[in-house]
Amino acid sequence: MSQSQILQSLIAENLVSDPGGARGRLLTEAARLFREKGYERTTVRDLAAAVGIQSGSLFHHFRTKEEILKAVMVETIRLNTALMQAALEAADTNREKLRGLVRAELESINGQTGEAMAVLVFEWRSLSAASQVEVLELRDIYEKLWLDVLESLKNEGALEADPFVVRRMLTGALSWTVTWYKPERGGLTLGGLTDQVMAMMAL
Amino acid sequence: MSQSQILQSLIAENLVSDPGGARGRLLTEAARLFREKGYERTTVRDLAAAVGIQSGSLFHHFRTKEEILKAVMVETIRLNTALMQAALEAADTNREKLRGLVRAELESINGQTGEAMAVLVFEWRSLSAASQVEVLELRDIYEKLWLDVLESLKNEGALEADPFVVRRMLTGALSWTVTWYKPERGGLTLGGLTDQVMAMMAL
Amino acid sequence: MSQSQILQSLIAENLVSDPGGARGRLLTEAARLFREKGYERTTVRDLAAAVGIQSGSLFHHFRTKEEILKAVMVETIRLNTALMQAALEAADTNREKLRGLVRAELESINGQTGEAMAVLVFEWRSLSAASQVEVLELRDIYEKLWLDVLESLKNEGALEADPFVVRRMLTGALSWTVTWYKPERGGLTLGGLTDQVMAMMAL
Amino acid sequence: MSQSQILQSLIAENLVSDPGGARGRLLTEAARLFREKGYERTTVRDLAAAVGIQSGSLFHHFRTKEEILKAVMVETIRLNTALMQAALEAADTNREKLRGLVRAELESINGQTGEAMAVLVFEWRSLSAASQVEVLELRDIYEKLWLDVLESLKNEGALEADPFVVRRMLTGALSWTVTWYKPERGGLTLGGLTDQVMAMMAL
DNA sequence: CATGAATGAGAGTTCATTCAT
DNA sequence: AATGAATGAACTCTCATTCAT
Repeated sequence: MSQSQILQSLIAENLVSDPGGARGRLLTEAARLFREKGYERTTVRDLAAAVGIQSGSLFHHFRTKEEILKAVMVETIRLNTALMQAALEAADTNREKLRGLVRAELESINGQTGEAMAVLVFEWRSLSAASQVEVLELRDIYEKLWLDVLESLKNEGALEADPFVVRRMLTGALSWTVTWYKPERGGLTLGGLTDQVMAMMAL
Repeated sequence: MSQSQILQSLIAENLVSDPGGARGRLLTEAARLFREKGYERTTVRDLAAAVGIQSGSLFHHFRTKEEILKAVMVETIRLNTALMQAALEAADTNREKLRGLVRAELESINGQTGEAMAVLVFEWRSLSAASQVEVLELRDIYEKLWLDVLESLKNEGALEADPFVVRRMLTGALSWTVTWYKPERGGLTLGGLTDQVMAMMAL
Repeated sequence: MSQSQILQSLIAENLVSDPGGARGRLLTEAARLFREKGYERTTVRDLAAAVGIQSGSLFHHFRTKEEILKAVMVETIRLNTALMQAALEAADTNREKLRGLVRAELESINGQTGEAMAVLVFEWRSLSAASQVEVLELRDIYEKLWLDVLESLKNEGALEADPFVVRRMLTGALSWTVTWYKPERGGLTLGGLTDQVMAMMAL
Repeated sequence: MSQSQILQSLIAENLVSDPGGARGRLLTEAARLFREKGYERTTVRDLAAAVGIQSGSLFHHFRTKEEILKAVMVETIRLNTALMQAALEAADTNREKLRGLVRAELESINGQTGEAMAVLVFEWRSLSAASQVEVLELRDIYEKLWLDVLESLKNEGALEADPFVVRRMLTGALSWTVTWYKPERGGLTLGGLTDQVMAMMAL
């Protein structure tokens, strides 16, 4: 399944909003603004202006500004879980599975549709405690995909370090790329970046 | 030189503030609050209360709130540059030098005095463009220490990936530890964590 | 004529809305909400929800929120004028007529259908000046019923104080019962309450 | 003790604010506005403008708008309790004591300084449940003064009705005067009004 | 130096009202 | 009639900053 096919089926199941609809457009713009300026520095007037409505109209769709942040995170994690699963299915060996996950996460963070993943990582603190609990349940599923592959690699002897620690390090390393990786400058493609990550781990 | 000797000499040179003095106490508390709640969510009243003065009095020491953030960052980077240099001097091989840098940076981020390093990394966006330029000059010196070691390792054949990319990945991975590493829980010490990082890189 | 017969004939004359119809149901709910939370604190969404429609649909029945308040007041005063007239007709002496008015007004204010009377008294300030003029004309008729009886009592020597002042005092005293009189608690019935009022006036 | 002496001693004890000070001026203006337009219709900008400051500055003195309402009520009830006590002390017989209370409450409600008493009565619903509990404790003391006198009159045989009910009726009747009594129009003075109330009760 | 009252711009949110469907 | 998305003005409240004392 292609990336857009995955998106279509999630939309059909009402798990993520159609990016063409009013709600979806808002969440896309919100993700962009939250990543660009941070959640705190983004005002509801910014959000409204980005989709061409008045600030009061926002509250027709979301009860609070924080609910928008939560929606961005929930939909992002749903989409990315599906993307990671697709990446896993497309690979045969555990090494290839890890490469697939790294590549997919790099695409999520740096791709044109994927600013939301950076929001999930870097705006976590702005989410209320109550919402964090909700989103954490979804994150656990997502993280499990990674841990299974890393544990298999460890069992194969291809990985020496602790899978849990490795995943945390990769989370930091991969999401941090959003602050410095610019595909247009220099010749480093996302594929090349993926190779670098694997090489760094001697895999 | 011990960590505290390094601090003393930097204080003597007026490069960092004495943590016992008024300015130093404020910067310490500011670093703690900025890391805990984020720069935006920390009010100048919070800052003032943390050192037992009124908010208006803050402005006798710093012209703006942002100047406090900048001062935290500048002093942090000065201190950490010195700490990294000391780590390098204490090591013989390049592999040991890298281990020393990793260990020192983990200590900076997770140690009791080191919350400021996390601020440097995660509150960068809150710094004005003008201040970013200033701080970047200091960061370049700091980063050069890492790149030199990584390049030597690459030349030795111990490292396959690009030193520049590896450093960026390490920045993300190591600073991200602040969000999950808790020394008290579980047996993982900072030394153990350093070992894990080296093992992950097969070094 | 019974209370419900009076209501029926007013409905037939189009002077008050049928409580079973759409308009009547809305006015009943509006009266309840206005009394419970006050006019200002009651939103048009509250009003709409109370009758099971959307807020936008309200404006097919009333042009403004204030028009709803005015309608509540106008219909209330029409109904209560008729109720007072019936009370007067059922009594022989002036003393009995006064008791009948007191009893009827207490029922209006505290009875199950009568929350609107409290709205008339306590939300007066929320009515626009223009509407106040309109409603005042109806109130004058209503008040005249009271003043006639009180003046007769004065002429009989049963009342020492000024009828106008007495009526104002009674307005305050009787409508204030809505804030404290609870028929279920304690043994005080509306009849008993009426007796207390008459006793207080040594009548 | 004169009315102003009572006020002075309450100010000295920090039980009510000095009407000349910043806080006292605000509370005076707040009482006036709350009575005139109602609590809901009075904006914090109205309040600020009335004392010549910006709306933001209000929050230096009070944390919320509701806290202003509560302060108005608390100080009012403290002042009025003292005024009623003085009225009681100045009278010999129970009949004179009741007259004194009626006169004092009428003065409170209609006098130039006394708009706050009307606020206490008519804006009660706008007070949060938590604040209501606090203020109610003070009100109980106040009401006890009335009940003691009314019970004595009942025991003397001068009053037939139930003291509790009579007090509630008087609360409504006396506070309602704020809506219609205008000392300048017509010859009815506060003393005359007091006489009317006593006459109405055949006392 | 420190205070604390004051500022004023702007924040998130509410809500009566409109209007295309 | 009814819907529900949208409006836009107004709301309470926040907060970095100023300044007379």
